[in-house]
Amino acid sequence: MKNKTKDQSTEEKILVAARKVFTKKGFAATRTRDIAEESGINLALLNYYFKSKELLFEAVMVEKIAMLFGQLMPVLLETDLSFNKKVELVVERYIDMLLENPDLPIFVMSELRNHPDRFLEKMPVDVILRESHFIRQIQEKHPDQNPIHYLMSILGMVIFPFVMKPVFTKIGKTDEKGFKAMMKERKKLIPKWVEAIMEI
Amino acid sequence: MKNKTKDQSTEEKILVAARKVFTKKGFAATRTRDIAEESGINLALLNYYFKSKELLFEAVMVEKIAMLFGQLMPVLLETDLSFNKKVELVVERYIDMLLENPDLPIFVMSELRNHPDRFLEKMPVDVILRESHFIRQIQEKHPDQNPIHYLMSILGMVIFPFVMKPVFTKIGKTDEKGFKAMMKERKKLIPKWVEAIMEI
DNA sequence: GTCTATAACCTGATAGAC
DNA sequence: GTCTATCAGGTTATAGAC
Repeated sequence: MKNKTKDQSTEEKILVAARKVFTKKGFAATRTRDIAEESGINLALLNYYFKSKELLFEAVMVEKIAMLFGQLMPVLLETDLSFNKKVELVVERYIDMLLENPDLPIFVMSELRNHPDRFLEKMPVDVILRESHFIRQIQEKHPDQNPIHYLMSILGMVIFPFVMKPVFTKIGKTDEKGFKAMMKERKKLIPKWVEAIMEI
Repeated sequence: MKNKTKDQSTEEKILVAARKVFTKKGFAATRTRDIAEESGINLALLNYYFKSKELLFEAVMVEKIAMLFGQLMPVLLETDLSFNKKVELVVERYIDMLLENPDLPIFVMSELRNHPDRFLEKMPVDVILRESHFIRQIQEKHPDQNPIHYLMSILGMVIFPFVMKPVFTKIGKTDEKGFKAMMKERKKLIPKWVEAIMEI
């Protein structure tokens, strides 16, 4: 774990720190000094390597968006799996990924608000909606219903607990370990629920 | 009640503008000058009436948190309604409220991240979990399951689309009117789905 | 590539006239 | 209560030495 910082190039050190600080505080509340301090490098080097705070942020943001859709896309595009199996896979992978990056959703969504158009083209929403086999499978079962309804519900059940996490953990009701255990339970529960929903 | 803009006191004008700007940009990205401009008042008056940016923000934040729970609490505490009826009511009211305040959830949740402890006590999460009749009704049906699972899923299905709204609307796939229509459909769909989920 | 020093600008807040 | 002018402090970014 120590090598993780020792052997890194300066550029990587800055990126590691920028990921951490930007994700935690958001773009506007982050000072370049915070990132320099966090990474142990000199403030001037940040501009030397990334030109500006904006560009450094953009680099982090692109990564985070890729994480947000990286787990989703392959499964949704897959054509050789049953609908239920895909739901299982999406839920399982997404929860695992979010347990490692709990503040990813709230970070990406709240930054999107302040940089309205800059990052939307990085999101393969069109592809999901128009080309995904997953959406087609939904349409087969519910031809007269907007398929987005089902996708929204699945993602909502998976992602929303992470958005609410600060409320539940800080309030002292559920601790970090309890939250993790709960999300592992949801890996089994959500696919069952989705199956039931699809049969209505 | 007074005329919406003409008869407002200066204090009210500032509050109206502060709600709008803070909600749209978040605390850190908001400049007191933005609020002064938006409300048409002089910058110095902001400090005259609210002492500081922090205190003005706090006033707005308290209001927004109250909105977020105001629709929820009465229904969850109610003891004379069936579980299914309560779900109907919560979904209906919450969607209506969020259609009027689409960026409320992402605002409150993302600001909570930057002001971790200051506002958590304003949220009646304990009351919901420990005293609500709604949670008890869930426990009756699923005594061996954490009742939060079901609450999370209901709220996730309702709230998550609003969190994702910028993605779907800006991408040109769904416009404002289409989104609104979809959320009205969900008022009928979600209660049916929850009913099915509860029977597993 | 890395550092120090500083420029250039912005932001919250207040003093003081009216 | 409201305005203008301005201060004090903080922020990004860069120039220039090493």
